[in-house]
Amino acid sequence: MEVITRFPPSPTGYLHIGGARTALFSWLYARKHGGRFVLRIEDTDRERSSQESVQAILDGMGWLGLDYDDGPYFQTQRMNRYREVIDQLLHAGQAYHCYCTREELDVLREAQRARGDKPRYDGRCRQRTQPRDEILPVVRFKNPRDGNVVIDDLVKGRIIISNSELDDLIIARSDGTPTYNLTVVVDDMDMGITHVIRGDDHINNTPRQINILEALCAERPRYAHVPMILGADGKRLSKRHGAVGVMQYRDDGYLPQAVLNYLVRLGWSHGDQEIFTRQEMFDLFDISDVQRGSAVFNPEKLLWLNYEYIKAAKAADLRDHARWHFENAGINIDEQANWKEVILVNQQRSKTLLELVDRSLFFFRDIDGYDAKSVKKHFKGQAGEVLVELRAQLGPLDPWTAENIHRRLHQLAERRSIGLGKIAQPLRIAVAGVAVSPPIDETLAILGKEAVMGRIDAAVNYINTLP
RNA sequence: GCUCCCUUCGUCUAGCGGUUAGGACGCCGGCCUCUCACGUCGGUAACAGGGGUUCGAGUCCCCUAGGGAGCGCCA
Repeated sequence: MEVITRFPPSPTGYLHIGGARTALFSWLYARKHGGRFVLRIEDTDRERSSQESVQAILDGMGWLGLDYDDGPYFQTQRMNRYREVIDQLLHAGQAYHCYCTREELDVLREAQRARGDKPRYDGRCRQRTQPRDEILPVVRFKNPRDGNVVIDDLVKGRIIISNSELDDLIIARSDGTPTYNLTVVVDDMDMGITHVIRGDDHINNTPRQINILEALCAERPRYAHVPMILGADGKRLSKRHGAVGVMQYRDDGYLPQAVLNYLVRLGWSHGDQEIFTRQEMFDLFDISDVQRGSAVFNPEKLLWLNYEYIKAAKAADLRDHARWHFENAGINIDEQANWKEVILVNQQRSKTLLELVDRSLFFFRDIDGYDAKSVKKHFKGQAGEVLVELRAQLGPLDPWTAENIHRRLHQLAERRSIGLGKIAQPLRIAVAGVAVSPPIDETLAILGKEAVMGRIDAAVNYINTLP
């Protein structure tokens, strides 16, 4: 049997970290089993759905590389089909019109709550034979009154819910449009979904959906309810916990593979392994190994993973991922002759692409001033003299290599009987503008002699203006 | 309130009846050092509580507590 999984977001916002994880699990499960992954847009809530959100979700999935084999389907385009199924249930006597008003239902619910009961519809319209004038009816599914629904959930294990806990849910609104629990069932059935992998907030819906499925004589899929992702405060992850939109991580300089890796390890593990290639995810992931309890989202670990991926990346890949970040900083990375050296020397010290760009900037363009604190600390004492002498030493240097530069720096330190820091730091500020850069010899080598000479001159001039 | 789900270091987790309860992130400290980093060595820290079952329980069962979700003409 071919495995078919699906991801059914409703387009009411961007792709959320939590949604991305269930999408990832569904996608992995399909890929692992050589099956298909279906994307279905649940846009029946016209009020809150938008085309921008559809695009945002597509963008998020695209960035993460979660490719789908089928779809995207749109529920709004399947209205006739839902109508057909509703009519079928009606004709078979498995659904009925309900003329209760919202007010009546409110009263019922209130009374039930007051009694300490779970609010649920009492089925009073099941027997009704005459329509009520002036009232457009909804359609309710005739849920079985006795027995249990048994779910053998792939992550939670066996779950048993008594039908007496359920009620006759609305499957069509008074305007005729279908509701969620109906559309999901029809879609999953029509699309041949074999494995429903979704958040465990849907567990309560599952028995209802199974009952509808059975009324339709459809085969039921396997279910896997994965736990929610929580914020640091233990509450369901939401906007107030910070960045929860997948694309925000792209903007913040994260690599998609790092985000994917973080997400797959959240609630799932394979022994002590932390880093998983895409192929390893396919090979090793198993939905039944997913943790039963919810997991807290930990941005620090994601950052660490991002760093690991940046360190291990090929320079050219880093350049491609960072290209638009460089553009945002006003740099066209493709025009930089020394782009590769710059990336190589900075990638091991950058936790994000943003940091990589930031650390690379002074290699690609002139510095626009000196960091005040650094100046105060290092542009003092003999700094000016040292730079002048250094310039004289480096001027004739040939070839201009890190090794040669290194040698000259040490010779100078020895001659003046000062620590290397007394030379490296002023020099670093002279060429980088700040007291932070890769090793000074490599920095100079990559920068090139001409730029270094110019920046030392500028620094010397600047120091001379100091009081 | 009712129903369902969940519970190992701060966090992600390993563990599938016998372990000094392991790894990772973070944090702290040593080493390295021209800055920032890297690296490396070490440290900190957990079986929610209580009953059973068993020679033996983090592992199996029950109860309690705590947390989460659902109870819409939202999805």
